[in-house]
Amino acid sequence: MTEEVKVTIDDIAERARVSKSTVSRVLSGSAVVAQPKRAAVLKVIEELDYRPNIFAQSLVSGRSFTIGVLTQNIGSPFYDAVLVGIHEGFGNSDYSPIVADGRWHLATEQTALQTLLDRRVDGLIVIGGSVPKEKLLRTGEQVPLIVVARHVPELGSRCVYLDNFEAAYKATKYLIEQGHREIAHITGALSQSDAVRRHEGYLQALSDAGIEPDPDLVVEGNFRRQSGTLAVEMLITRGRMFSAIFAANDQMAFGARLALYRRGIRVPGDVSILGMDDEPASAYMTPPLTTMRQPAIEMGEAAAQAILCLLNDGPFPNLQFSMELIVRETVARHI
Amino acid sequence: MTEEVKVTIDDIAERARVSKSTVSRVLSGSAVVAQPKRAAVLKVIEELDYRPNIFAQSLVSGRSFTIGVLTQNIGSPFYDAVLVGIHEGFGNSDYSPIVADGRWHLATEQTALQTLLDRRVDGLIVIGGSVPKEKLLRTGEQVPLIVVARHVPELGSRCVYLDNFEAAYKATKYLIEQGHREIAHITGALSQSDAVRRHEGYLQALSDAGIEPDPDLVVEGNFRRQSGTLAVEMLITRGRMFSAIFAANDQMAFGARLALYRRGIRVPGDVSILGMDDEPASAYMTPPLTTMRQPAIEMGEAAAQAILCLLNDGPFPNLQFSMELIVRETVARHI
DNA sequence: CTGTTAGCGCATTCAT
DNA sequence: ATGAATGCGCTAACAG
Repeated sequence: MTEEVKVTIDDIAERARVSKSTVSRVLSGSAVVAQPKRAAVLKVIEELDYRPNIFAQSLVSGRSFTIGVLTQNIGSPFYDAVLVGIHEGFGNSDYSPIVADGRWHLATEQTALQTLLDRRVDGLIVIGGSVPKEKLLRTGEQVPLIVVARHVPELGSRCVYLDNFEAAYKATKYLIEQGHREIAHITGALSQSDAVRRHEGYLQALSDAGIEPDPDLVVEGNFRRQSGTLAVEMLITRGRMFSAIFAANDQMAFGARLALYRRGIRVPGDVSILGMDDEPASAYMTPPLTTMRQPAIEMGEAAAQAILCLLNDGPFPNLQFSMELIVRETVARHI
Repeated sequence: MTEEVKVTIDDIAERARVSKSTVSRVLSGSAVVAQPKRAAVLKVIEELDYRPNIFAQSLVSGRSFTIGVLTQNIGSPFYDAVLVGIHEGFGNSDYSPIVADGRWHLATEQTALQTLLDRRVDGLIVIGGSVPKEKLLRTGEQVPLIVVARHVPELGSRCVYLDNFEAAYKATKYLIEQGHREIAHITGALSQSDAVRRHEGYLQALSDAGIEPDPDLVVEGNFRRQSGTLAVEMLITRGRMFSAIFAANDQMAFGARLALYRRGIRVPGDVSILGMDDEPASAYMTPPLTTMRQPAIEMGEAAAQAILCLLNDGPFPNLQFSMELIVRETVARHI
C-alpha cells in the first residue's frame, strides 16, 4: 500500500494560480468562471488527477449522496429482486445505495437501521421488515423514506406494495381464462388481512365471470406447506370436483402438489395449481421461484426513483403497483 | 421532513461541563477518563441521543469505514451469492459494503470502480470483471484489494478463485463413486484455460480410479447450450455407450439434457448428467441454479474477512478454495 | 468575476 | 487526567 500523495483543492488552486474558491466553482458549476481561468483549473485537475475529498464535501454540505436500504435477508430471492430494482433505479444518479441486512430479527433490523442513520444517508428505503410502525414514521420525519412491500397507511403514497386483492383476482381470472370453472381456493390464515384480501379477489373474479362461488371449494390454510396438503385432502374428502387450485401462496401450492402426487393425480394434466408469493420464506420453498421477481424488481426501481424525486423535489411517481403474475401451472418438480 | 436539531460534540461537552476533547475520549476510548466525568458524558449523550457526525470523523481520520464491492451484475445468482458471503463476512464489523455494478460492460465497470474510489472506500473487493490487470494492480497499491473469482497471479494470495481442475476432478470422482465407469465429457472451448483445466481434472479422476480414458467419450463444446446438444448427438453417432455425462458447464448440461429428451432417453434413469457452473450466464440458464451458490458464498465471506485482516494487520486467511460440488443429476425440468 | 474569511464536527497534538 | 488549540478539505457568504 504505497502512500499515495493526496492532492487537495489547494494544490489545484496554487498550480492554476487562482484561489480555491475558483476551483470549487468550476468543479460545482455554482458560479460562472472566466474561460481562461476555468481552462487552467481544468488542466491542472487533469494533470494531477485530482479527486475532491468526499468527506469534506459531505461535512460542509451535510449530504452523503448515499441511500440506505434496509432489507430483511440478503440472498432471499424476493428481497434480492427488490435490490436489483433499486440499483437499477439509481442508475447513473450520484447516489449509491448502502444495504444493511435485518436478517429477519427485529433487534438486528433495528441495529441495521441505526447504522444506516448514523451513516447519515440522504434517504432510506425499507423493504418489509418489522420495525414498529411508529418508529418508521418517526424516521420518516428525519429522512426521506420509502417503504417497500409493506403497507403503512400513514405513509400514504410513500409505500410500494402489492395489491393482494388484485393479485388474487388476476390469478383466478387467469385460471378462468384457461377454461377452468371449478376452481378451488386454499386461503391463508384468515386472521391475516393479506389472506382475506386474496380470498376476496378470488371471489370477485369468479363473480365477474358469472361463476357462482362455492364454499365447498374453499379451504382455509395457514400459509404453510402442510396446510396445503391437508387442504387438498379436505377437498377430496368433500367429494366436490375441481380442475384447478388457486393457493394463496407458493408454500401451500407446494403442499397441495404433494397431496395430489400421492393420490396419483397429475399436475397439470388432471388438475392445475396456481400459487402466488410474497413471503420470502415461500420464495425459498419453491426453487423455480420467479413468481414475484419481476414485480419485486419494479417495486425496487420505483422506490429508488421515488427517493430521487423526494431528494430533488421532482414529480413524485405513482407507486401503486399490481402484481404481474408469472404463472406456474405446477409449483415444484421434486416432491 | 422536520428539521431535527443536530446535536454536536460541543453540546455534549457543554452540558456535561467538560471539554469536547474529553467527550471525544470517552467516545473513542483513546484515553482514560475519570469515572465521574465519564459517567456524566455518557449520561448527556444518552439524554440527547447524540450521534457523532461520521463526515467529520472521516474527514479527520481519513477513513470511511466503508468497503467498495465491484460486482458484474446484480441479480445474477453467482455474483449475488458472493455478495451474500461478503455481507456475512462483514457481519458486525464497523464496515459497510457499498456495491457498484459493472453490468458486464468494461466502461461501466471502470466508472463504477472510480465511483467507489472517489467515495474513499477503505478497502475494495472486485468480483470477476474485466478491468485490465494493470489497473487492478495499480488500484491495489492505493487501497487494500481482494479479487474474487478471477485469477491474477501478481496478486498472489489476494485472489479468491475456484480451482477448475479440482472441481472437475471432484465432479468426475462423484460420478465414479455412483458406479459409473463410462463417463462422457463435454468440454468447454479448449482455447480457454478453464475448459482445459476441467478436462484435465476429468482425465485425472478417471486415471486415479483406474479407468482408462477413452477419447471417444470426449466431445469439445464451446460452453454454450447448443454445443451440449450437438455433443450428445455426436456421442450417440459414435455408438460408444455411456451411462453418465459430465458437462463442463451448466449451459451445455442443459443442452445435453435436451438432446437426450428428444431421443427418449431418461435422465437420470438411463443416463446421469452432471454440470458445473462458474459463469453467470449459465447460472441464468438453469433455474435450479444452486451449483455454485455455496462456494460463491464462501468466497465472498473469505474476501470480506481478508479485507478486514488487511485493515487491521490481522492474520491473513487462507484464500485457497476448491469448489464444493452441489450435484445435480438432472439440470432442467422443462426442455 | 474572484479572492478572503469563516466555519462544518471531530480527533489530536500540546501543554498543563 | 484534561482543556485549548490546530487542522482535516471543502463550500459559502462576503467583500471587492
